[in-house]
Parts: sequence; structure tokens; C-alpha cells
Amino acid sequence: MTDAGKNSDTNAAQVTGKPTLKTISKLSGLAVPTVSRALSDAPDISEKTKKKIREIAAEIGYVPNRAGVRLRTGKTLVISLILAPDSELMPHTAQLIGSIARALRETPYHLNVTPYLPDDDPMKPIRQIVENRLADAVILNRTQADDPRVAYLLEKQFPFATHGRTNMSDRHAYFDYDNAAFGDFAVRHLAARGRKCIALLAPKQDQLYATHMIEGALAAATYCGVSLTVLDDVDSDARIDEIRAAIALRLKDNPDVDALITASGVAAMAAAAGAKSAGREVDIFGKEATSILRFCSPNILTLREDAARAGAFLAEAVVAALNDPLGAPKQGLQVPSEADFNLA
Amino acid sequence: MTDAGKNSDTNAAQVTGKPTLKTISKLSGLAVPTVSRALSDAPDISEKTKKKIREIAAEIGYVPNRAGVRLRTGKTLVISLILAPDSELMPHTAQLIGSIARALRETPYHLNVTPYLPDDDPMKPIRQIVENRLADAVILNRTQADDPRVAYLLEKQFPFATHGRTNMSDRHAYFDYDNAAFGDFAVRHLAARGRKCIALLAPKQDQLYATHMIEGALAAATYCGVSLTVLDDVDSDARIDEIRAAIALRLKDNPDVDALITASGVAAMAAAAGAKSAGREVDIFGKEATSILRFCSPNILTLREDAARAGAFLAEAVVAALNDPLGAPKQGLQVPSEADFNLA
DNA sequence: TCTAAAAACTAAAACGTTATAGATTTTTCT
DNA sequence: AGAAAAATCTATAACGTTTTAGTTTTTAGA
Repeated sequence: MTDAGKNSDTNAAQVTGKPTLKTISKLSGLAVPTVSRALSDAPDISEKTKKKIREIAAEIGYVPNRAGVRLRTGKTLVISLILAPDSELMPHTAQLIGSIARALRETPYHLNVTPYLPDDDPMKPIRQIVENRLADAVILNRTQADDPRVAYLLEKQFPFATHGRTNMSDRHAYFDYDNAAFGDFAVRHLAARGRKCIALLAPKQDQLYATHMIEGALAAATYCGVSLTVLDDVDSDARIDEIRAAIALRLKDNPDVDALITASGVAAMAAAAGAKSAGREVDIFGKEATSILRFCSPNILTLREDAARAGAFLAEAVVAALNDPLGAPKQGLQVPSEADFNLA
Repeated sequence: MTDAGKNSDTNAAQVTGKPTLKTISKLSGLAVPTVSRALSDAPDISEKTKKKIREIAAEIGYVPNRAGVRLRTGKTLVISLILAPDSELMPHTAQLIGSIARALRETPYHLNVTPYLPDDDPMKPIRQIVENRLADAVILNRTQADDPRVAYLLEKQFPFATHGRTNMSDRHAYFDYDNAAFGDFAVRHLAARGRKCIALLAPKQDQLYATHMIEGALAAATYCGVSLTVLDDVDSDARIDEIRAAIALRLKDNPDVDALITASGVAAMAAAAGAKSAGREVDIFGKEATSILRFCSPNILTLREDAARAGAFLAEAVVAALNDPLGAPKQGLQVPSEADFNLA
């Protein structure tokens, strides 16, 4: 009897439960490593068998088991978004999260979210992720000019991208809003409206975006021949009521101020309220994604900041860094344009 | 020579790289399964060795490898938040995400985010997660009364919790805002302010929260002796400009309306703008977490909805469901109170 | 003191994947 | 045709964990 053939009818293999490489192996009569290499398009597998295996895989709906991959390769297939405490209160954070996650759908990576509280050590989540390999890469938002997290990640050579530039930006992927252009735009626009004495709210924190904004605004003020004051003792990242009160106070000190520039929509609203309570009629120019600002009083001039675009870019940038660790980091700027401009 | 002792000096074991059960095994001289069982507090390990092993584990900072656990047990240690398309534009979604993730820090679970677009099939992400076991449980937001996702999850007996009730709520964990109490509160408050003819914006979608809100408002209107109209042809979930236009139109049809109730802050602002453009002086009563509403004109009365509390509850509820699949689902309601109330 | 039962531990296997090294087959060259 | 080279495939092992079924040690019982 010769029924102990080398290739005993494998086509009758059981196909119950989630298909694995083993399932395809049985169905195709090829060894498991062959199947694996075929699916990863290795050079030492013939085109014919690759085609056959890919067909079977597609037919039975094979999806690689992440735990297997993760255990064997050490890759987690996870990208972690580190959520700064105050970003939860910012209106377009949800959009940023959503757009990152959506962009990652095209990739094998999943997005997980790692928030920390104001009292937490900002380094802790990062260290945990790097040391325990909880993700293959991270995305940071609200980075500071001299961000210790960025320094740490650079030192550890851990892939990452940031929303907002840092002092080390030449060495990492980032997406940022062109705040210099915003400052320039805002001042020119206000000057064109006849405003002469513009004040700008700056955050107290060591944030590079403020530097850029001030640079752009100052240059434009010189060019337009208007005055520009930087209110750097008003923390534009503070709570809304504090901003309002601080603005009202500062407006009384500076009776000539006839326009305010803020870096966020929330600050713009607070500034508007502060101006109102101080009985002053000033123009407010803010930067924000949300359209609700248009319905507020006094009217607020705004340039839209596209969080969805930022998210998509960051996802791509971080995946690019993972695919080519030695390549130049992807860097993007959103340049504000007339199209982003909306009068209320 | 008797140096081939049964217990060759294991204390000199190499402790390089991430510690694993093997590391502890070598350090303790005990077998790997013993270490595993000791750490999971199995009954057949003596207290003495448990103590010893726990000490070593703590000392070398052992953290279980998730890939190993996942492969062996089939558990992913992941909870996935399914993000409805429009929730990205809602101001407190980021807070919801953050608070869920923060609550999960006390557990072995990580939060990942799975958004879908308006054009996507809402079932697709759910099916993928269940079929490919991408998470151990899911959290849904913006559920509809007759939500097919909920029906599917119930049928598959897949653990989940929802933000917002459904018609199947007795069978699943949820957290919801008590919208009946909100409707009641809003009507009573407006009536106390002397308003006689109140209109309520209802979403077009099959959302249970609207039903509750209307119920509460109608009962209170009867009690207070004021009139209540439900504007059910204005979709309170529509885009902001559409709401504004629709409201302006409806106000012209209903010249007696002197107050508006909306289910969201965004709708409240749109309603306020619509009223303004219709040249009508009406009170607006909305529900929202963000404080910026207070700075808008006309003034908007609001009850705060606590997204952070919802997130923490949902995280706990879903973890409870995982730990005790047969237990009664955790269900929570946020009852609005005077404390949540803020005049602008 | 000897046996039976209980307690404490271990060996082996498995989850699904991929890297390495080796085996087989086919092609190419002389 | 025969040998060398190239192409294609396979066996083995390993990643870290936990489960199952033992095995050894200790305690209890007579």
C-alpha cells in the first residue's frame, strides 16, 4: 500500500477558526516559512508560488496575527500619541487624533493614546514606552522649544514626530503651523483695517510658536508702520477666565491698543470678552480651526488651522521614519493663506 | 569534582536586556512556569516562593511582555474606542478620549482609537475588531436608539460599553447624560425667567437622547404652563451654518417663540446666531462642556456635561465587563444639578 | 515506619510568526 | 553528460507567555 504519499491530500485541511500561516500551508502543501516569505515578497520564492499563496490568503481572508509578529520581530505595530494635559481642552485635538488614526488605517499600525496630567512627569510615559517597547514610535503634541522628551527620544534614537517645532527640529520629523506667516498676516490685515497699536498675547511657556509669531508680527509692524506690543506676562495658555481678566487689566494700562492678536481661538474669545468688559472696542485676530468663533461678539478675525492636515502629515511622517530610519525626517509647514481667512 | 551541583550558581545569571520570566527563573533558581504562576498568585505555589519571586520581579523591574501574553492567552490587552465621524468636531471628545485613557492606566489595558468617516460603513471597524480580535472590548460613542453595532456586539457577546443609551441598554454597560432631567431643568428655568413659548431643537437621527430630552421638557412645560414646540425638522447635528439658517427660518414661522433649547453647545451658538439674524431676542439654553460659550452673544444658558466623568466611568465599566463577563453591566447617569449651571 | 494524600514544583507543549542555515531541485556552463 | 551555480524550498529554532499533565517533595494518617 502506497497511500502514505508525500503529499497526503492537504486540500481537505480543516479551515476552522482564524486562518493562520499554518492554514495556508496545509491548503497549499507548502511549508509555513515558505508561506511567510511568499507573503512578504521574499526574493527566494518563485513568482508562481507567490501568486498561488497570495490567492489562497486572499480567499480565506488571512490577516497576520499581530501577537505572533510582535513576539517574533519585536515590533509592536503601535504608534502612541502622547497627549499633553492641556490639549484635552483644545477644540481641535479630537480632530488631530482622528486624522492620525485614519491615516494609519493604510498602514499596519494602530494608534494608541497616552495622556498625562499636569502633575505627572512628562518624561514618564515616554520612558515607559521606550523602555518597555510599548510602541514603535511616538507622536508628541505641544512640544516646547527645549523639550526634554525630544532630547530623550533623539538620544535613544526612538522614531517620533512632533506637532510643533523645537530647537532640535532639524533632527526630527514635525508638522507645524507657520506662525511667522500668521503673525505677518494678522498685522498686515489689522493695519489695513486702520489699526495703529496692536498688542500680541504670548504664552509664558517656552514655546517656539510664540517666537515665530512674534517675529512675523514685528517684521510686518515695522513694514506697515504700526506699533506692536508683546504682552508676555499674559499666559495665552492659561485658563480662559484668567486670560480675560489679564487682558482687561492690560488694556487699561495701554489705552492706545486698538487690536489684539492671539495664538488660539480660545484665547481670542477670552480676549474679546476682556476687551468687552474693559469697555474697549478692539479688533481681535486669532488662529483656530473651529467655526463657532464666527458667532461670537465682538467679531473675531481668524485664520483656520487645519488639524486634520497636521494629523495626516504626522502619521505619514512617523511611518516614513519607521520604514527608513536613516532617511531625512519629514517636515511640514502649514502656510496660512487668504483661503483660510474668514470674517465673522 | 562535584562542581556539577544541581543548582549551579544561578545568582550570577546575566541580567542584560529586558527582564523576562526566564531572567527571574535564573535569578531564583525556579522554573519559568513556577515564576509565572507565582506572579499570577496561583494557589499551588508556596507563600515563601511567591514572596521571593515578587521581590526579584520588583527589583529588576519586570514587566510582562504583552506580545507573549497576547499570543498565549488570545487577550490583546487593548480596548478600542470607536470614534463616530462627527464626534471629531465636538469640543469635548478629546476630553472623553483622555479620560478613558487615563482611567485605563490603572489597568493592563491600552486605549486605541478607531475612527470612521461619514461615508464608511459603521459596522466595518467593529467587525474587524471582533473578527480579527484587535481588541478585548470596545467603547462606542454617539450610539443611536437602534444601533446595529450594539446589536452585533450583543449577538457576538463581545464586551463593550456605550456613551449614550440605546434600545438595548438593559443588556449593556453605558454612561449617559440624564437628558430628561436636562429638558426638565431647561424648561423650568426658562419659565421662571418669564418665557412662555419655548422651542426645542431635535436631531433628525434616531438618537435616544432627543427622546429623553423631549420627554423631560414636555412634562415640565405642562407643569409650568408654558408651550413647547419640537423643531424636529432642524437637525441639531447638522453643520453649524445649516442650523443657523434653519433656525432663522423657523423663528419667522413661529413669531411667538421666545426661548430655544438645544442639545449641544454648538447648536446653541448656531441658534443664537440664527436668532440674531432673524432679529429676535430669545433665550438660548444649551448643554455643553466648554466654557467659551459664556463669552458669546446673545448670552447662552448652559448646563455642563462632564466628559471626563463619562470617560472614567466608561473605562471602569468596560474593564468590569472584562473581569466579570456574566456580571450585571455597569450603568451610569449624569444628573444635571444647579452646580453645573452657569449664566454667562 | 510505612503508605496515602496533599502540597509544591517542573517538563513539555503551544499560541503564530520569522530568521538562519541547510536541503533539494532546477538551470547553466563546459 | 557531468559539475558547478543558481533558484527554490524546508527544518529547526526562537521570541515570552501560560496551560496541562506530570513529578517530586512534604505532610498526614495508621
